[in-house]
Amino acid sequence: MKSEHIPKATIGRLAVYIQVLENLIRDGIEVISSEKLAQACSVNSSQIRKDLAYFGEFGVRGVGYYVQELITSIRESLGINRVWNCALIGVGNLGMALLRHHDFERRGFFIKAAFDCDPDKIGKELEGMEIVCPTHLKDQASELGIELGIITTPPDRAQRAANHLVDAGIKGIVNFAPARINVPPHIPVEYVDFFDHLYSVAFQVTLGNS
Amino acid sequence: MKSEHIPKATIGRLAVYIQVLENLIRDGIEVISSEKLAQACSVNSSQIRKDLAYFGEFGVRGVGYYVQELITSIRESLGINRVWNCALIGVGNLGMALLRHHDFERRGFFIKAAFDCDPDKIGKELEGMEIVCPTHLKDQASELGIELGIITTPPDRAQRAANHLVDAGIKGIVNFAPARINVPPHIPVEYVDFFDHLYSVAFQVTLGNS
DNA sequence: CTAACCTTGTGAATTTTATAACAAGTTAAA
DNA sequence: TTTAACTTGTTATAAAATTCACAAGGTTAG
Repeated sequence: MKSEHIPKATIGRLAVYIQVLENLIRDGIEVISSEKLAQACSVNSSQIRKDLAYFGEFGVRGVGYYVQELITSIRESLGINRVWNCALIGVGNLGMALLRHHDFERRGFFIKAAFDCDPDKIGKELEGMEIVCPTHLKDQASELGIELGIITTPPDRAQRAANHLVDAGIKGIVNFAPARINVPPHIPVEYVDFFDHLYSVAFQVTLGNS
Repeated sequence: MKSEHIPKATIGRLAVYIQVLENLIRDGIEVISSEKLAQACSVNSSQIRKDLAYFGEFGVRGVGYYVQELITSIRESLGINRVWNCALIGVGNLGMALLRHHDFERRGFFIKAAFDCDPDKIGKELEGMEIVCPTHLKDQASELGIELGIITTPPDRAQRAANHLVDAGIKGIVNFAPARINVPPHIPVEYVDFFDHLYSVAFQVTLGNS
């Protein structure tokens, strides 16, 4: 198959496949069929084959998929087989937690600069990084090769943060602030709010009780 | 309309609507049409009306929706117009960050107990809570009225944590660990991994560049 | 009271996504 | 070498979600 439009749901599932495949590696499993992988991911095996078909042919008929190879192929397909430098705006509770969360590096996302407009925070050091005023974003972005922006401001500051990022020529944004933002259409934005998942579980539990 | 099966995507959007509506309240806007709300949420207005129709009739024809009323209606529909008591298992980096993240209470989710099997951590106090061995989960869950479990262990401990939660009669699970878990089918599980969103942005940026 | 105008709620049409089914390729054993 | 047993990649089918289009209900101005 290859290329054409790729459903966002497919991207989400590819992330799941990677997760499960990495755990298989840890268990020493080297080859897996789409059927087995499907069970481990709680999806349909056709789904997996179709998701992968968007990007190429990664399996061997009669055999299955070589786990390590497949991980590499999926990572290449997603464009995460390389380093992405990020800037974080909003060093509050959540921003601080993310800066301390060292999984970012492990997954190839390096937070190279932290910004906040609070004068009390500017100049302070955190995780080996100086907190800087967002007016300097543009300079630092090009200097440090920053491509992605992470917004962790309060909701009423999210748009201003987005404007700074766009102005600095950032290519994509992950917005943890509980507010929608407007940016030019060529800049992808993803919204993260893990309370969505709490709501969903609460809803399902409520439904089950009624 | 009312009831029948409700798409998971609808639940996700309802969470978005609440977010946008709450920001409208802050701006003093009291009434809004599905068309205006749709623009603010970047969705189709029919989508909004249909999503809401699953749960009832909340608008006034010729007028629109009363913002505050609509928020209340959606919260009731989702079952989040009340307090949910939670237990957290795995007091590592991420678990600690969540315990410190006071938005949980603001949104009606109270983490009433924290568990970890590391002897070095057991007995220590954190955010006014004593870290306890997971073997005591069952007792504490019933005692404290805990209904939801939050897993923040390393991936290889996630299943064991899930087993403890199921054994304790928990009704739903939010799993932050990067591993799939198996639980009885009547217990809803939601997986949270904000790297999914980073992957998605990275992918879209990569796609745009090619 | 009437007419012109809005906006919701919803059935029908469309588009998208997921599943099933199978031909084609691979391995292993006889 | 042939056959039986697997498993992928892909086409065809089915299901689901989204968008359209409009009747029904409601509001405002004259």
